[in-house]
Amino acid sequence: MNPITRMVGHYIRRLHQISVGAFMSRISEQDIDLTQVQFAALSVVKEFPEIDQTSLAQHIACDRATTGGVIDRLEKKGFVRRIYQKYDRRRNLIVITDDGRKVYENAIPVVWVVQDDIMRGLTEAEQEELLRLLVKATSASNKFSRAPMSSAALPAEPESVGQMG
Amino acid sequence: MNPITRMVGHYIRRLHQISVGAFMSRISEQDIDLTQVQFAALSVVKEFPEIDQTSLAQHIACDRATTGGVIDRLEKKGFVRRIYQKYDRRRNLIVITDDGRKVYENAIPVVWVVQDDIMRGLTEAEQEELLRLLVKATSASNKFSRAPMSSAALPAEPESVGQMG
DNA sequence: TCTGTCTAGTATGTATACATATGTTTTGTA
DNA sequence: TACAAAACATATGTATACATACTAGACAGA
Repeated sequence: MNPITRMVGHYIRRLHQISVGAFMSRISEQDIDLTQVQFAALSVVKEFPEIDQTSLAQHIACDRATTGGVIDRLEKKGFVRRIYQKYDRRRNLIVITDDGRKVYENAIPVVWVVQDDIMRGLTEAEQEELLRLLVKATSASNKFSRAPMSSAALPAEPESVGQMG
Repeated sequence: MNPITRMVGHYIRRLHQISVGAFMSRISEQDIDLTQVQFAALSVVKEFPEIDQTSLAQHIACDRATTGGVIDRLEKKGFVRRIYQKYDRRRNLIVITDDGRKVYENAIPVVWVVQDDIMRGLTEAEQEELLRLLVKATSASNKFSRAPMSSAALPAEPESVGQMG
């Protein structure tokens, strides 16, 4: 047997591919033009109006360069707007548009279908356990990531995080 | 709390980032020039001499276009070679070079350090359980991925897969 | 005020990851 | 044998993801 079949990183990569694939598949079914990361960005922008790009980057756990690109694409689609400040001209503040709000609301149900797609092979107890272990592992290894999630964006009580519904 | 903190896809993406980051960090410490996917490709090429690109793609669970790029970079580094056939001119057969064999052997210990980096926040029992659930979930959801892993590349007995050592 | 430092955003380059399309070659079938 | 279908690799375009370097701006202390 090939050693890669014993590497946890290999299965993490696989599950990530599956997760992204399931999201694109389900979101396309609803004729929504959004990626997983764009949805995450939209949800943060909606929750924190006039957030700057660096803070947004920390919330969605991307670096600043990547986040800039994500915002570029969301702005081009008309889902967010950049507001250029006068008192601090380094900062762009990001706000969600009406179209952005609509597409976000439409996407929410899809997210929970995808959640089920990804973990459908597991029992309910296993699904909860997988999510718990993912949260625990990501919290513990956060420092290893080159774009660590900010503590503000981390769930206050990891052990309480679970599937919706 | 932001809804993304309840999305399993978000944590899968995070753990993938952490996994890739840990690999790059540990492999750089040893002055080895290899990515996680390149290591996986190398291990398959070593195990299956003269494999063609499409079969390799299935083993490492990438599509053909991505795999072509991975091989390009491995070939540029001198770790693999493409052999152009006469009896079937569509196919390139890939073989590992002596340099590739060396770098692969040197990288193996790193893999197990990374394994520990990724899951160090978990107890031993939790680590085994996470790996078991990852294998089970990926096996079940395989069809959702746009680059499904071939059944040949899947572990024969998923429940027996565990951490080395 | 001047200067060094820090911060925010962007530009560039590399590496997955995949859709789609293209071209070549092989194979299967009429 | 002729032609359709399938297979294989590649080309192009898009989207994360990050390192590195750069510009512009803010800010704190001399």
